[in-house]
Amino acid sequence: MNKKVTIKDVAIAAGVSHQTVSRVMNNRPDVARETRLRVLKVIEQLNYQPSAIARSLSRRHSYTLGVVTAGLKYIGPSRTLNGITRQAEDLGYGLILKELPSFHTTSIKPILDFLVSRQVDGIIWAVSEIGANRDHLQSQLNDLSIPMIFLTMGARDNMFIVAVDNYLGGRMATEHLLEQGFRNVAHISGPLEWWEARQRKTGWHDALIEAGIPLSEHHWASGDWSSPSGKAAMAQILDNFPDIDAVFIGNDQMALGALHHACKCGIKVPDELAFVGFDNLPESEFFWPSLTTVRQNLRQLGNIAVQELVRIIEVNRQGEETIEPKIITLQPELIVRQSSIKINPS
Amino acid sequence: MNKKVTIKDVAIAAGVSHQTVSRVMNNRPDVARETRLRVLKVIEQLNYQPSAIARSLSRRHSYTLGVVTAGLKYIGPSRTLNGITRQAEDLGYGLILKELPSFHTTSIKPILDFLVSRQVDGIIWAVSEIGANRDHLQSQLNDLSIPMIFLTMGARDNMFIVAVDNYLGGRMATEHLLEQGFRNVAHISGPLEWWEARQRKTGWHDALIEAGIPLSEHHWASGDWSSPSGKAAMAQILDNFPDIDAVFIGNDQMALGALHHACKCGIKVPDELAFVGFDNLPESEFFWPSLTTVRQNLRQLGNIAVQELVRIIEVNRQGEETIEPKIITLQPELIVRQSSIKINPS
DNA sequence: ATCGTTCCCGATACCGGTAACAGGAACGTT
DNA sequence: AACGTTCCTGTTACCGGTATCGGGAACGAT
Repeated sequence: MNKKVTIKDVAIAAGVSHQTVSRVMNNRPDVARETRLRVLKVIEQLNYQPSAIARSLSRRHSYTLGVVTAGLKYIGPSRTLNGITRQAEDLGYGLILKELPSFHTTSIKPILDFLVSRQVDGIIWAVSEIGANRDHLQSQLNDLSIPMIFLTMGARDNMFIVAVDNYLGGRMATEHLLEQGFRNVAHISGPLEWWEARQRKTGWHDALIEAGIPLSEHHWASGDWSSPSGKAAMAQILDNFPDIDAVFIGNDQMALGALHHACKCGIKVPDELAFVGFDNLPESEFFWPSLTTVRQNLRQLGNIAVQELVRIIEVNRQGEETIEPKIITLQPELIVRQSSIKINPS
Repeated sequence: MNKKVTIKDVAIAAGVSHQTVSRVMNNRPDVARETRLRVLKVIEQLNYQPSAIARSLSRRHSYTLGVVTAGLKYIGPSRTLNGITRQAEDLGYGLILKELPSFHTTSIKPILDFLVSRQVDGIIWAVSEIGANRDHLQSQLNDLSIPMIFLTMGARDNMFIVAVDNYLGGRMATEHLLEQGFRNVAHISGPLEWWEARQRKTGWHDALIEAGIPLSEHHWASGDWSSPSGKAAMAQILDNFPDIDAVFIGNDQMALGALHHACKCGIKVPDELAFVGFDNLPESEFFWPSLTTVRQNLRQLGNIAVQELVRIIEVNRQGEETIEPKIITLQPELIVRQSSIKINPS
């Protein structure tokens, strides 16, 4: 019963052609002041809202971005998405959201086709680099006519990338422990197919090597990011590495599991065993003891991705100049809390 | 350089009219077997992908849902969104995502206009009911020509609603504590402008009343869902309610803050003070002690919202029959862990 | 008076699909 | 032979906007 008001309805009601209404809607200068006012009044009265769909079809762009994410139930992806939605809103762009069924999904083409068929002006690939999930992508990439920007992955040619420096994060965490006087610093990593897990582990590794501290395979174990896996990894390391006095853990959730285990074993934290995590969960400040961790500003990551993508889109739209692919790296930040502060320096 | 392939390109290449191509794309029966195969081959060769935009314009629907959310950085909204994306994917619907700048946003109209102008077939309002943010909505609702479904709010006429029974959750938590032999059960609520906070508190209240336990204003305090606020509320209650032996807390984050405080005060959990939280954060199993909590299946909430909405859409599309607005209520689930198990029953 | 500008505005074609109609070919029926 | 069906296909008109072109009116300049 409530038919949508179209541009023609407005045109008729205002006694002008629909083209003139279009001109008014787009703030074109070539409309007489009086006519413009009349049309605006009718638009107001009829509560006319132009169809973005029709516009997208007719213009060559839709002012919409495609966002591909995965694992939304985890804090990282949803924080990133939060940053993306905010910035897109600010810049006047809409978002079409796709969530991959799993982190390892390799059937990328249907997703890209879906987004392209909806005329998105650009795509943000907000899925971490895991295993070979980037290779499948790159092969599809060539015949993509719209810009695409990638989050959280290592450097690669001809790609726009925005990522937090996870390697640096790993170094910061480890160096902090060394500065506190701990020597036997173990590591619990995430799954090593994850780029982030590898980076953090390498940061830990290099920091120790530079400090001249010998390392062995017994000094680390890997988990799957979850608390139970952190607990298991902690148990394993305690068995193999009796001299351990500190541990840098790939994320806060695993750190929590590890803390839990230490607590159960009656190990005093941080006196006997110091902890540093990664991610800065809102909860980690209230772990017992409160957890030192590395904060990555994922909202900012999302913000910057949108800013860059929109910049590329709008430059492309202007003229012939193209923007060179580049990598933007964000710095993480160490947040020192009780779990890593040596109370009685030896 | 890489012009999109259109239906006409396919038509010319296959030597048929574009209408025939359209028929093939839509699996219409009235195409000769041989012609169909020829067209399909050309489609394959040219990698033709129909424009969803043009389709939406021409058909009356877009196979796209609008999702309005808020507070994506929190676990609840992102879990819900997770359920929504999954189910939408399964049913072949796309999603346009809008995040409100704050939970209290009252300027609803631009959001609705935005979604309607993009021809969404329906809208999921995945924002909790807070303060008066529903009233503003309802006034806009009348002249909305597409179906809309609401999450997490109290019963109201003429609205499709899907919500977890938060009142029941509050009762379950409290009754569990009573069964364990605790009598002096306090409560820390979320902000009472939140429907969920009120429901949980009322559940607590009613369970105690029914058990014949007297209540006073000193037996509860409210926080803002955050851990620091939980800590502060815990301190306040401990001051005012010395006999306290258990506490039901409106969410796990506040429970963590409260636990932290209790731990600091040297209070033994659960012997001297038992805890029950709400939400079942993945971390809560690894709190110290592990936290008894009420689980709400928010992914399922999202799933059901999409299922219902799509059902409404497709029935509307069929014919004249309309679906009566209704409320779907999901049951929460109590997860018992150590923080509420009385070790030495008195 | 003629011409060139500038200012407005409308007619028309188009974006890339779908819907509705019409019509030709092949076939069976009377 | 004439007719009705069925099957298949193309033509045309939309969906709701924008881009392009062209032209009338008003004005100043020559």
